[in-house]
Amino acid sequence: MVRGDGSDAGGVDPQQLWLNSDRPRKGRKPAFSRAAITAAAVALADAEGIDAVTMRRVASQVGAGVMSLYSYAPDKETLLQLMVDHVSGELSPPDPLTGDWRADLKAIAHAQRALMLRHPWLPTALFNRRWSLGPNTLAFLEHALAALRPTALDGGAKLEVFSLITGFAARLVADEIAQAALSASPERAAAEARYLAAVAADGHHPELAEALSAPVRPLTPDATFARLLDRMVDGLDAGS
Amino acid sequence: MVRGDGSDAGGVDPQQLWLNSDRPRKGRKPAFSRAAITAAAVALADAEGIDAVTMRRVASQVGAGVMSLYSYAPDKETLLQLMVDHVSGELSPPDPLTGDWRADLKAIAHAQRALMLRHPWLPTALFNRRWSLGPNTLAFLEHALAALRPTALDGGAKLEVFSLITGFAARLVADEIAQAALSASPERAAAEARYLAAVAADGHHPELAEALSAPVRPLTPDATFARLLDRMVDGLDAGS
DNA sequence: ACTATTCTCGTACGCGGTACGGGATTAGGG
DNA sequence: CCCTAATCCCGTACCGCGTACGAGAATAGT
Repeated sequence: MVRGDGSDAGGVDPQQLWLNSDRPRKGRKPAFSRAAITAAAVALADAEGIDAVTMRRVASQVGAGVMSLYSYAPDKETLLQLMVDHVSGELSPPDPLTGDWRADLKAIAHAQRALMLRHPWLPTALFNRRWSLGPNTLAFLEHALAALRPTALDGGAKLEVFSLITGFAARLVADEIAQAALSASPERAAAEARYLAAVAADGHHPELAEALSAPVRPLTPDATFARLLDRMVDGLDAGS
Repeated sequence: MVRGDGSDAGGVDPQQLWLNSDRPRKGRKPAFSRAAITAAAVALADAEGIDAVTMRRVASQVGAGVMSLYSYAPDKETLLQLMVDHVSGELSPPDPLTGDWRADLKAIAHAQRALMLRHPWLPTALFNRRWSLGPNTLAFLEHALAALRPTALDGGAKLEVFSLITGFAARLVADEIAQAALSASPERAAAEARYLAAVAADGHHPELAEALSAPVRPLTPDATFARLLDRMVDGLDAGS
């Protein structure tokens, strides 16, 4: 299991994983397909959350035996990587570039946000595992690099900016989803509010008390995202 | 299990979790302590990665029976939240504020980065679960809010900035750790390089090819972090 | 001493990923 | 046209996980 903290050394050879589409000449014909299995896993994650994606449930969803999945992906971690690349296909074709790299970068971030809202498990999945750079991910990365062409950034810096934007979108969407989940459960929201009120009243957290005493702003998540994204991209602009 | 994508509605009442330190008057004396159990879990995660933190291994580490842990934390998810708050205690006392909120914010981010490098499982843990705002986390949040006092930001915006900075640090450190893990395994690094070279040579990814053709920059992760942090904080400055 | 309360922890259950290996299906070579 | 090698299908089984249950031990108030 890959743990995202880099403490693993395992993994699958990317070439083996992404560049091997030539059919073997002998042997039984496959009854399923990698794409169908991946799509089933994505549908399951969308409908019931990422924890619902178990080898058994995916298999039953596609009508296969559990162990048959291992003919298409060497392990579950790989299946998760396939899922990420699969949904990244929804980012193609991207909006055409305008030549204004700030605007283009913001459009990229908004597209990523929309994707993550459609697939709420995506922010977590992106953060946990090492990027696997499948074909769809690579196509979007290529697009992002093209958007950054007008800048004076070198190759490495462009990659960093892309990682930063993706991470930014993932974080904001994760907050957004958590907030929505809290709002959907009045009981939990009330418990949280009670706790924070108790902390604010203990006298040791004056700044927090003040921050919480302000009226709740009526801002939509969209507006918050757009505002912070503007600040962030403007900041990237300030330098080289 | 909390999944970070907000699809859970469960969880523990924060007041119950953090504000209940009064001892019961009757009954057997506890043989262990929440702090000792949490510390053992942290040590395990530091040494062998977050996946090594299982109830059985933590219990054997503290010399307890497995089920005894459940007298101190209602479930594993809660134990992970305790771990996060535990290591956040290392952020206290923070550097005194200078009054220059940009510099103070950067110092906060650097402290968080150092903490995450000491506990490589922390970025993932922070991203996955909903913030639990234990006492140590709250103390640092209070500090961050104080740092932002010179700004004109309202309470909600200050909280957003803190979340953003924390997320930024987590993302950068996660990349940093992944990069280090890759470098530590020449075999995997070579496989990755071969794959990217093959992609760059296919003619469909000219921007990527160019980005990769540039010489590897000799920048340290520290410099990269500092540079991007500067850009980011400057960007926050640009607005209100 | 009795009793209520609290803590300890052995046992057990259900579920997870996946190693193993035998049977089924296919394509090429004689 | 069979034979052989390759490939895929998948039932069974193993081990490890989180944790529900409940019996026994320790403690404090009566």
